[in-house]
Amino acid sequence: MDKAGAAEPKEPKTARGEATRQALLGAAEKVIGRQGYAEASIGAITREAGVAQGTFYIYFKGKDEVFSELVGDMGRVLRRTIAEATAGISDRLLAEREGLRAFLTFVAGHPELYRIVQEALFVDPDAYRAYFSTFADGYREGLESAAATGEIRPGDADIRAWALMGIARSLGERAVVFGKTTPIDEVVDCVHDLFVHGLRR
Amino acid sequence: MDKAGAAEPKEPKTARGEATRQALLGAAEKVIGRQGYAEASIGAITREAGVAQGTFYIYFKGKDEVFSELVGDMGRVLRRTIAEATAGISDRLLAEREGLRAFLTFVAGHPELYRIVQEALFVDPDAYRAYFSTFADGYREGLESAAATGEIRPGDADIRAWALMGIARSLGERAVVFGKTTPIDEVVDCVHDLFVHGLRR
DNA sequence: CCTTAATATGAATACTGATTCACCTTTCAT
DNA sequence: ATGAAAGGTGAATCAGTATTCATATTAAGG
Repeated sequence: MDKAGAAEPKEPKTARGEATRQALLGAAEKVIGRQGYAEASIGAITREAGVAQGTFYIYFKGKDEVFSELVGDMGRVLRRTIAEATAGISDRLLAEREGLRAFLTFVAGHPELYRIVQEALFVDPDAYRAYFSTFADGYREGLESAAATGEIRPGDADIRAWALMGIARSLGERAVVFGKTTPIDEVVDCVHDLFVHGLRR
Repeated sequence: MDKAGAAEPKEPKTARGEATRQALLGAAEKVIGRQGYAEASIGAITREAGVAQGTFYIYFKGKDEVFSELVGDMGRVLRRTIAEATAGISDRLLAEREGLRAFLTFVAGHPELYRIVQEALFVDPDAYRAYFSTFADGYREGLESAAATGEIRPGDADIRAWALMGIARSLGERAVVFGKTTPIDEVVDCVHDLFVHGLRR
């Protein structure tokens, strides 16, 4: 039942192909992250990867497909990073704190991430929604169980999850897009204090 | 010292011209907000406005110029809206609360706003930075003076400003992009509790 | 009525860059 | 050694649309 003429881009069959595919993916991350989706030409990506333009279409159906894959990858990598950083921390508020630290550290090391995920809202809305929904779900579950054990005061877990996620995003952006170089530890401490005590004196 | 051939788009001289310009601006808001910058063709915008394509260039230098103007406008309108909603509230935490309510209400009524501002990061980064820097400055000043009077506990005002801004953004997005229809009052109350007490039981 | 500046029109132009394709090279199982 | 299969090439094609421009219409002041 394959469509007759349209050669579907295949998974690489050999290590050589896999390497090229990865080179392309890495180049796409760099170029799209730097110039944005619209400005990033296939030519620039293949040049960065050191292959010919046509090669791109051996591995990807088009520009939008690499982009989607990039968004998916970033979500997975980031989630793993945060999970590792918080593994084994049973105190919810401390886990939140270390999660934030891991997030900000990761973002500082991958500034392109931020742009690519942001741009997904326009290039691939479904990937964008999946990305944030997944994160929100994780946050919410953590908050729900912490509320169940009485570790934190009661309150709508979903709203709180989005609020906390918003804080992390915003502070990542503050650093990466607005170039504010407050040391991560200082940021984390300030936010942790906010999490724990709120603003009221 | 004018460039010889290039007819600079002029401010309208008559009420008729002003009306057309406004129609174009409104159409651009609608179309760009709906389809995104890249997909929004000048043709679609002029069709929506009920004028010919060429008319567009009487009032704007190009697609990017309307976009920038839109971002600037939205910032001004939103700032005025929030200022009006919080005017005369001296308690900082209550002002924060009403500001959030005004913001969420506004965003719910202007879903295109959200997309346009987001997309500015890619289409017109300077406008994007100006938009958020201005907001952050406002937040920060409020927090600083509240800290000075001892109304809130001490802490880095800039980091807190970005954190609060992030919460508002995120909850706006939760509603507009993710379609979560929790009543605004409920959201506001939940976040206010978070502001005041934090998460610790 | 005229005249003229301001507005409006929409077909023609110009450009950009994604995608295709006919052909070449490398790899490796037999 | 050899012939597919996998991988790679890059010039040519093609589509979409922003922008221009020669021309037409409108609206007031004189």
